[in-house]
Amino acid sequence: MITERSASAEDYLEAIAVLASEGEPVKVTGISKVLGVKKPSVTYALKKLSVAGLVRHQRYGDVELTPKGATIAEDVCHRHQTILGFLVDLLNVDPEVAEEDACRMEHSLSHATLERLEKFLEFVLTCPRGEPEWLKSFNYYFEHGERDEECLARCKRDG
Amino acid sequence: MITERSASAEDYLEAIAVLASEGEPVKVTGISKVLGVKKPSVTYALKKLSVAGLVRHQRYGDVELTPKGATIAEDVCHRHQTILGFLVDLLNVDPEVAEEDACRMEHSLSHATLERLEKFLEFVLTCPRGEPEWLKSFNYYFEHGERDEECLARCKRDG
DNA sequence: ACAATTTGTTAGAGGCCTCTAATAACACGA
DNA sequence: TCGTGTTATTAGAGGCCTCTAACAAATTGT
Repeated sequence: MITERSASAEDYLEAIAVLASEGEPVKVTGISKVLGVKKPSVTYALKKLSVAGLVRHQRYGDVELTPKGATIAEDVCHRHQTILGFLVDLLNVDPEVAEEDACRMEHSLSHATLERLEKFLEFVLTCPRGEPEWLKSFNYYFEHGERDEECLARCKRDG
Repeated sequence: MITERSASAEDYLEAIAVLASEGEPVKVTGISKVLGVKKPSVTYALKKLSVAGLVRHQRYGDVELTPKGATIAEDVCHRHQTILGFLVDLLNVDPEVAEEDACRMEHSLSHATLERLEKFLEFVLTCPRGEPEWLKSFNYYFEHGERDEECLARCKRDG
């Protein structure tokens, strides 16, 4: 794992970052709860992350990210947020489902794709005049299986 | 693995489906090549899939999907294609990168999200008058970091 | 029909990650 | 400071998946 970034390792780093951002010292129990794994699993993971230089942790001590670990954690969080945003704000997926999906997908997105996705989100959602009309039309389309009037009108005009 | 659908299991089923669709009998070597794993790994996987009732295979014989296995394979292929379409046709990600990403993401998408994604793709790409203008504008935005004239004009009109 | 090649299998090891059970260190109130 | 409860660690096992090495079956060409 020296430089390897397994899904599991990324999960731990992300969890530690999230916990750290809450101000309190990060402890094994906290990580265990966030990730839904037993404490010995956390200990095991911390040892590996520690050897890999991504985390600072000694017996019975608090957990800290090294700069290197923090960089990776940020990256993972960023992926997570981007995907979540896409799912919730654009696809209108149920937030709980989206959260779960984001947790899994955050590990399987190339840099290139992430960049594109991010820009896409930005492009759509920061339209100078607010959320574009066609996004509402999409939701109508999803619900009803056909386009609404607005959409058809736009198509005729712009197509 | 009785009913478990690990990423690995899905990969094998998908590979078998793809190979089967080429007409030739599916053999261990073929699967091995497609997935980039050694042959003993394939044998091991086939045994498990066989026990799970997803594949029919006996010593030194050809490989076939059971109806149950075929259903899962189709599902996985469908995910793959949907994600690939999204990445290539909408985000305009490089096809090779998109292919790799699709291979990884196909295992981590909930049904609900897949459905939404699929509809979204359909909504955008089957616009009655062809590919919407704003898709071109997105690519411009990605390249140049700002919106083109067309886009701004549309925003003013529709926003 | 048989040697050579290809193809597939077994055996065994190893990495990753998780778990339970048992133990050890710590922290705090009486 | 001692006992109790909490928190963390070790030890050991097990599942998943891959690999290499060695062997066995099947296929092919002569």
